[in-house]
Amino acid sequence: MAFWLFKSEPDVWSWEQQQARGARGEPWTGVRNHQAKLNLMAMQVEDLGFFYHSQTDRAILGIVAVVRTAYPDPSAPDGSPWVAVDVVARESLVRPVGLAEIKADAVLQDMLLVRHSRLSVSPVSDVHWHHILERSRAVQARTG
DNA sequence: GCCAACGTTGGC
DNA sequence: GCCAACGTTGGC
Repeated sequence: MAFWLFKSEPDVWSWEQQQARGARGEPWTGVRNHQAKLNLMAMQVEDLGFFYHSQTDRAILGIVAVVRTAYPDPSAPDGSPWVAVDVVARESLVRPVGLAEIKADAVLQDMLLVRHSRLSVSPVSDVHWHHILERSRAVQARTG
């Protein structure tokens, strides 16, 4: 099983909306970048992904599961190369893990989220996945 | 709101 | 095939 990160502008499609879809899930449409498309095409059913809010929030809020592998993106013109997958909300993180926190963590420095900030769908290594989950379960960093 | 990074387009 | 111009994205 592989791990991924899905980036969404909260004004366009938010974690709250994704959760509200429940077990019906939602097509992940609108990807118009070839690298991100290759990532979508590599996904298998039951792969898991972080749900990340870009722009104002800049944090990982939850976990989604892939429930349908890549198929032609219904939001793209016929004959175009773009694909969608379907994802369902699995759970919210105990505590959101923010981009600033990720950037400050030596273990997470080489995440594509950090190194290639404009890539909207990216793979996440096992190490990074579990490290972020641990951070989300840990009490917020000491404030002194 | 600004700017840097990046991808795409189009002229040559 | 190169490269400048332009549009988009996303962090700050």
